Amino acid sequence: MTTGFILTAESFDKNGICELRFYGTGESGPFLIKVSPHKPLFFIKRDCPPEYTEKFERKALELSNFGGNPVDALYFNSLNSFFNSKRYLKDNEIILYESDVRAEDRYLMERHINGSVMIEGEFEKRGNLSVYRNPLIKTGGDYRADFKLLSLDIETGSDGTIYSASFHVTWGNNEIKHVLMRGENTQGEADWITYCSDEKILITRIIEYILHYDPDIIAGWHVIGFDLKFIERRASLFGIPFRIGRGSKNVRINEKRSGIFSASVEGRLVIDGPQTLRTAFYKFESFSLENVSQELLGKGKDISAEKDKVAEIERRFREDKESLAFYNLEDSVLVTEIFKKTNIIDQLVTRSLITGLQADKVHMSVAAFDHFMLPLIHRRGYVAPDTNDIVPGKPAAGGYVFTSDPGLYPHVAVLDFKSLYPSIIRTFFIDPLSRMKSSVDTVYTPVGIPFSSSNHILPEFLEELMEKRAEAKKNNDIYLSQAVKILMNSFYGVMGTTGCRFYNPELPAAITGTGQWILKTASAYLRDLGYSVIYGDTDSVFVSLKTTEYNDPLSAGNHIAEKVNSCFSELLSKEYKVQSVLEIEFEKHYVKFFLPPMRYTAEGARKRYAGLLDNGEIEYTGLETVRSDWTDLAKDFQKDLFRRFFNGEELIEWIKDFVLSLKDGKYDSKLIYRKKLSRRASEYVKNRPPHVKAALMLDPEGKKRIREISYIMTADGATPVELFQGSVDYSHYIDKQIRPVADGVLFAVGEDFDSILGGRQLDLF
DNA sequence: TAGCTACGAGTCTCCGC
DNA sequence: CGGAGACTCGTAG
Repeated sequence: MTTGFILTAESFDKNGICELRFYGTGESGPFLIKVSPHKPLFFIKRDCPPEYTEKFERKALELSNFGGNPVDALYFNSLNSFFNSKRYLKDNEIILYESDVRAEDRYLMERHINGSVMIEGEFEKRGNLSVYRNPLIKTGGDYRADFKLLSLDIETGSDGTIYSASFHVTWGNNEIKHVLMRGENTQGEADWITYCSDEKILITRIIEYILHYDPDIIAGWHVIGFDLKFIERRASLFGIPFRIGRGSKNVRINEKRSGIFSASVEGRLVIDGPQTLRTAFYKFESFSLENVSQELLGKGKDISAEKDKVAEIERRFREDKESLAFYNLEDSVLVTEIFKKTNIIDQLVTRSLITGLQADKVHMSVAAFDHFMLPLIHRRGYVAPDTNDIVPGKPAAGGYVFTSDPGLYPHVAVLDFKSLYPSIIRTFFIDPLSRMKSSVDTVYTPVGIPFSSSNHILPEFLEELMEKRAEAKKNNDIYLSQAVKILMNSFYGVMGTTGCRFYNPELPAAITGTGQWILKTASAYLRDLGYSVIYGDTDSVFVSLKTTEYNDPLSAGNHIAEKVNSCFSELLSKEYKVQSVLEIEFEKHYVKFFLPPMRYTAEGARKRYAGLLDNGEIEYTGLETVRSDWTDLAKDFQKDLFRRFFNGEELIEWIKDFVLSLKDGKYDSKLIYRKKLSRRASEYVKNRPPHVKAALMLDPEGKKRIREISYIMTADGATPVELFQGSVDYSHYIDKQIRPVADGVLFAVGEDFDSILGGRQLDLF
């Protein structure tokens, strides 16, 4: 018996028989679990005749579809006959159930295996690999393996060939650094470099070395979309099979969406740095390796300027291969260090253990929902539809956002409902099953949608998760706590997307409708208590404290939270016959709170505010300062402006001086706009915003995939920084970056930007 | 190999004058 | 030339 962690899962036909393969690594090193023969299945209504002659076994089960019609399961010997039958039946307009659940996923979910496994059975050694055939397997609990990580990076020439490849392999306390370099050794005896006389040999060695190191995880920066894809293309040119997995299959690379790649390598996870950091909610100004290294590690690369990079690599390849090798290796090492620093692998493993999905898929919310819900809903006698058969319904409303008069408020307490949507789901028993069974032990949500208080699955799963999260917080396990939070918050979303087989717009409508009711009820209650509620968004209320409470805002905030909590307990038990698990919490206290007006009306804006904390720090929400598409000029101006404003300092003269300095060129380094392009520049057909115009100056055809553009406003309009020659359009910056930010605050002191600058802006020029 | 809605702001384009 | 509305991006939650 041994315990391990599953890295990859797949299914395929071998000699006409379906086989499942699970690769992983654990206590006894890497393993492969083969399950064969396996019978893939889907469900079909009992009254559908067996019209098709493909071989299958039909079994009547105690199961029905969501409409209550009994269903039979059809079992197939091979994936081939499974898919042929599926196609045939669908062509004949027969409705299938769960025919889009992958065999290997179903196998794991039905056994409640989440990431880790306990394996019992005979095995054969194939090199390093223990191969089990049809072992007994069950959940491995929270077992986490130690992984061998190989960080890979290649350098390529402008002729489209590979110059070198670097490996940084780490496991336990061990590490190996190695570079494969094309060409002859002319520089002495660096033992970490292996020279390969031509590209074909280089590629062969790359593959040999990966197989030799036998990593569990292959990592890199754009490692799939660039490195692996590049090697694959060159390998196929030389007729070398690109086989770096633990089995005999070639690497498969898919571009899921433009720029988003996935790679399947048998038995190894391929983890791309930027892609994974993004899905783990890391934010960087740029996701370049240089920038992320600088921000996380405080160090960058040997050749950092993008412009010189190509030429410098060419030069080193010609003249100084050892320094090219050094540069190449550095990138691999940086990636390993970034992975270690962020603990990103740990986070993925934690999310894998929570969701049951393989570590490279943990961000897929719909799949995570399927993984826990399908087996449990089967146990309650139901099978779920195919995702393709879902028909869209009325879109549900979202959160409630309210605001009041713009301006400056002293002593504001911020209160938040903790995990509002999950607690609503628990309080009112909201899930697909309880909606179907709503005639049994009915409870009504405040928006009138009924659910069953005795037939449900999601509420108790959420209860478990919330307990797990509390436990994780107690143990300072931030990754577990975060993983649970992410999962809990995804449930509301998946029930509202037609990409999910459990889609039912009544469910999100009940959740958000109840959320809106809760927020409105809470504000009304607080107003009855004599408080004024200035602002609120979805799950929060901003309460203006009473003057008597100014000396102890903390107690006041906690007191308010208690009052609201007991208010809901009583109200929900009396009016709705449910036990409230809602919990509002005193979150923080702003000494000063500023609500800006909307640009063209006197109304307070939503989702935009600034607040001064006890410790003197100012928090900005939604304002220009936190937006990546405003210039540093505007952001720095706004931060100084608010600091002065909150501290009661002089504003008018300071602003005038600021504008003069701007025109004097004092802030010329802060004038760059940065914006993403969601498409190729030529694909903006309806209109042409400035950032697209700038992109077209770099690429007049607009055919290139420019994902982000930096530009400066000049006499010629938006000009890419690459083409910038001087001639800044200062009046643009005064008008469009300084004025709106200034006016956002100045109205509160009865002034406006144009008048303090002496009439119309343009008169100054 | 598909989580959600609400919101603000700037700019462009179109339309009527 | 000004206003309305569409388009686009980035953000809050």
